[in-house]
Amino acid sequence: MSYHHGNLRAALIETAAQLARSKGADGVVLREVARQTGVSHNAAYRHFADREELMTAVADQAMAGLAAAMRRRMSAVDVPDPRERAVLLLSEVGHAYVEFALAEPGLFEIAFAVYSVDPSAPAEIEPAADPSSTSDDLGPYDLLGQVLDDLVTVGLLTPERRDPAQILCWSTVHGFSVLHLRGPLYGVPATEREQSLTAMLALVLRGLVGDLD
Amino acid sequence: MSYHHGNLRAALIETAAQLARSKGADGVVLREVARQTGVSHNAAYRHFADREELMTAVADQAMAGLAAAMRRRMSAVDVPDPRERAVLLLSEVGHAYVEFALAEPGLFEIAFAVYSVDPSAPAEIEPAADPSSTSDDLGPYDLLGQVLDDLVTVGLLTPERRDPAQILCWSTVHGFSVLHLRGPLYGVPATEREQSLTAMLALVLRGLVGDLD
DNA sequence: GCTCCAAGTGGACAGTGACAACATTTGGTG
DNA sequence: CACCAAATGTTGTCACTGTCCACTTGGAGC
Repeated sequence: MSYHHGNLRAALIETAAQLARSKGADGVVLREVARQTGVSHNAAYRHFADREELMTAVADQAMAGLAAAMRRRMSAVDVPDPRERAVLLLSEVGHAYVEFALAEPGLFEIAFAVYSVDPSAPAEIEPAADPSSTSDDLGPYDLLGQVLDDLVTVGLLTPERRDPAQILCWSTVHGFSVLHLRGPLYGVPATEREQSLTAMLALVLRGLVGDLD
Repeated sequence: MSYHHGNLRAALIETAAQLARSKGADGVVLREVARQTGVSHNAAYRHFADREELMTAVADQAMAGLAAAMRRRMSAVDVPDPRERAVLLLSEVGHAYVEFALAEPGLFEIAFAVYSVDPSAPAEIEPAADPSSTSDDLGPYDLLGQVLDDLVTVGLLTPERRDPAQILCWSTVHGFSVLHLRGPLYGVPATEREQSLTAMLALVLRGLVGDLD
């Protein structure tokens, strides 16, 4: 383990992620990443075409982390009644999303900083349709989709409202996160923020399934 | 007008804004701004402490532009019935917000890129309480607040739901914009996006005022 | 007419992403 | 077991950036 690192690339991604957590997306500097990995600058160019490609790798990992956080809170839901369960799951998904975003602002930022850096390259999102795992490595969007499907199955959500609901839910929690992270709602204390979120999600639910059913 | 420019600062802000429109926030490079303004690099340091301060100035202008776009569409609403009018205003505000964000991605980005660049400096938002103008130079947030107040006055929105409604509305349109600008919804064509937005806002409205009243 | 000071200039420095040429290791083949 | 080619890291370099410094310019007020 002298000249050849063994598993650079993975080590670089890890260092970059750590740097992102502490200094934000702009703090991920190629030379600093190499430095902290104990390797000379330019070493990264053997594993990534350019900085952008490193960022994309970190973004993938961050997105997986977000999905994992959501799955964690979803699996903690233990309610027998299907309808009550579906509603609770939606709330948990939303809370998990915002919680992750505010707990890991750097990773959250990178996770979404990848798309459309240039007006070219639409950067397709692939559902990672690996048949090896049953329901792991599903993206955050897919997890939300599952919950909404449950709501439809259970009869609380009209089928024609399902797709708009998905856009609404995602936009809501994402916007809420961004506005608190890098927007005018920046300094809002955690307790107040939590109340806002709960109240907001209640309104969303009301829009989806109508008044308390 | 040879050595002394006359009104640099304003000229610099204008050039920076133009650069932001064409190349995004990261494209606003101090030296390039100076170059395009026909002035030597470093000239900007007589008017701005650092790059950050220039960006803030551009951000203020961008925020004003966003508010102006919203006001423009609001004033185009010409409906006598107060309730119908209030509902329509809310929809127009939302559409204007998203429309501006997607038409001027660079300015929109800068407008929100100012907050919390460092973990310090909470960057208070000031309502610009200049008593000179009646309702101009109100921020986007205040305009939304007015519309929601109208909804309460008209009896469509419960007073205790007003504040959560404001958070919800803002988060919704902001998240929608960001997800389409720099998120997984990037490549979505305009017509489809417009449909999504309309459907989403309908759900929001349903959450706020209940079923069609 | 002279002086002073704000406004603009030119040079320098450290830090960055990217490229090219060179060095070292490793694994596969004879 | 020897050897070589490809993979992996390194050193050197370039253009560019933000920011600091000392210097110059020119107009406003005495």
